[in-house]
Amino acid sequence: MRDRLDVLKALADESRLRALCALRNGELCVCQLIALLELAPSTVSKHLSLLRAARLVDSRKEGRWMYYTLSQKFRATSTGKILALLFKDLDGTDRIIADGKRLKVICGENMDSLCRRIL
Amino acid sequence: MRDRLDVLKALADESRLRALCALRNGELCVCQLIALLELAPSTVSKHLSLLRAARLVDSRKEGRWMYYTLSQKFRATSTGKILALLFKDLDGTDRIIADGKRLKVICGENMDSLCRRIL
DNA sequence: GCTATATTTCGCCATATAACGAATCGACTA
DNA sequence: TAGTCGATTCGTTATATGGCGAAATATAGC
Repeated sequence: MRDRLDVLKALADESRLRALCALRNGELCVCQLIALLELAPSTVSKHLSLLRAARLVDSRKEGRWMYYTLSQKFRATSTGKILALLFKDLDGTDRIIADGKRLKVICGENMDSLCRRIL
Repeated sequence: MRDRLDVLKALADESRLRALCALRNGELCVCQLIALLELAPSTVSKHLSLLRAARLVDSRKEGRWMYYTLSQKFRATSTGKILALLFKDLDGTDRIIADGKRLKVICGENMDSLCRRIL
């Protein structure tokens, strides 16, 4: 029960839903998520650790950058199916559509200059 | 987005999940849910209005008693599918199994005497 | 109409959560 | 080695949430 609740609580926040949706297209660096969500670095970092604690994302360090991805472990589980349904549903919302467009721009930008600009 | 978040927030609480699971077998009176959850009447009532605000349950008044049911409207929607998956998952948890057993006893009891005992 | 009773609403308290900035950590680079 | 820079942790603050009891509401039965 506790672990299911952790997942549900992790999903019950707009910023974290936006981050998860953004990660559908592949891994993202923390600074890219900061740019997308327009929140303080510490806030975004906290959201991401919470998502990791719920085992929804994995992270990988490459040099100075930390990359987050959707966790693969839950793919086959009911959590995976629930997330797939949820994502499909959220895809139709204004916020996620807008995020998708902005994400394209953010990912097109050089990461060094992105960091310089936002941090 | 807002309505999806309302549903997810409604699901992110153990007492409300237990109430929803209990309602799978059919409608229940508030006093039966109070007996199951072992919380103050006002607390249970608040949880139920929150679930209704998220359109997850419907209510029907019969005399002094108020009956709650799982809402039928979302059955065909993605919310319905998500809930079906979630329920199937939760069915395996100790808490929900224990609740199922206790619910049998509670529903076997005469409602007047139940109310006299717990209120 | 009065009373009893099931439920809800209200007011309050304690805790949880989301946000920030400052300080810290860790890894590249000059 | 010192400095820089991305990310995290820590400490604080404001708000949200879950819990309760008391008061209000609504309905049945006398």
